[in-house]
Amino acid sequence: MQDILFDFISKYVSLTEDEKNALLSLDLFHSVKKGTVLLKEGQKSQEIYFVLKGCIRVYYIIDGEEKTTAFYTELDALTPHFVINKAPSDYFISCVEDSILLVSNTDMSVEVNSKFPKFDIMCRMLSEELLAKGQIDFDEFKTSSPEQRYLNLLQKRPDLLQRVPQHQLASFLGIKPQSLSRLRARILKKKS
Amino acid sequence: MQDILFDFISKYVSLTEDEKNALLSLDLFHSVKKGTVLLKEGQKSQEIYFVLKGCIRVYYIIDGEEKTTAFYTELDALTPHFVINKAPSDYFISCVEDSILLVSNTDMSVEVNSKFPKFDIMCRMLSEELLAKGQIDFDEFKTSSPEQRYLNLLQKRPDLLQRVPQHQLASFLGIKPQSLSRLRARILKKKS
DNA sequence: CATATTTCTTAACTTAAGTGAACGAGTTAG
DNA sequence: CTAACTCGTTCACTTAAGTTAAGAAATATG
Repeated sequence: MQDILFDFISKYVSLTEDEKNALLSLDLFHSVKKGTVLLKEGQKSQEIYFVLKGCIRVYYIIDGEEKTTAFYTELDALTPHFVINKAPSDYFISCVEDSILLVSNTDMSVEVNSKFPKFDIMCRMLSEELLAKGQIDFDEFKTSSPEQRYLNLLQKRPDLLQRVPQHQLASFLGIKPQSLSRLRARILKKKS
Repeated sequence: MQDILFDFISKYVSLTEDEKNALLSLDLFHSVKKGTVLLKEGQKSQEIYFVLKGCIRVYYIIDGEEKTTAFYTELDALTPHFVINKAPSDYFISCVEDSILLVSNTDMSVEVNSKFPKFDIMCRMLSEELLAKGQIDFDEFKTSSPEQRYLNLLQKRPDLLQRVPQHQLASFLGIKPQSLSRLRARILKKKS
């Protein structure tokens, strides 16, 4: 599990053994059971999550309805907005599957970053990369229909369709569960 | 115009006179006429834009149709993906109004950043902030209807409705120009 | 100044998503 | 084991967006 982390980091910066040990000494790895709520609306979370194994999701509760907006799976990093904008969370984070997460917090980050400037560099590279990816995803979402978005998801993250309940996928695609059901039936019909 | 830039920067880091002069010596300010295309699909742009005055927009051409996905106005920064992912652009950038832009490129950034680590820190803060904002915008987009998105835009960026043609706003809202027109008429009716 | 061209609106019609309800399959809890 | 609940699907109906076309108004161009 540590190797997965170090392999990921090595894409951005190369660490010495000392640095690796410093990281490991922080006790960052956590097992989390399916269904666990990691963050609730209104909380001021300082925690940063990195998914080593499993899946977590971000969702809002609007008019009593869950609206899922993001799934984070293997090697995805999730930084709640509080870490950046200091406002209490307006969404929830929960665990879709039994997962192994790397959980860090602002204090730790500050400490590590000041000791090892490399982490700082990596963080910058990461957030720039995520910013670009986020914009591309948003653009694709805006410029395509629900059906195209579904087919696109089928291409890019086929695993999600297996591991996540459909009603959560629906709001992720910006539609209602019934519409996703119908849309899928429509596509099957077309193929035949 | 310089003050606008320095005021913006001062929100992140404080610059010495030396640093300010170094920045100014780079000749970053450019006047750009309305309609100018700053970046075309397929190009590998190294340029980073910061809007001091005016408005620029990002759009794709899909099946011969323009699809606008973003507008950048005063104090917004636009970093094309090439700077991050090294792939040729799949979108266009053009000037909506006569504008004054700060135009930088990767070489300049590298040079400035190595001389003044402060800029590096600012870039990191900026990209983290933009990442969070981008996620919030995407979440709002996913969880709301075209009508809600229009009303939301009316609240958050009322200026855009004045300065940008409606058919560009339409795709920005994820719909067709005719639908935006109809939607506006519907809202007017409701109010009365 | 006259003529294109662009921009916005309207309308009629088609297609797809939202809504409310019902049903069965599978799961969970008492 | 049964009752309650969750999840996905289907259906009928409503609402809104896509499509095609036409025309008016504003803007740009020779």
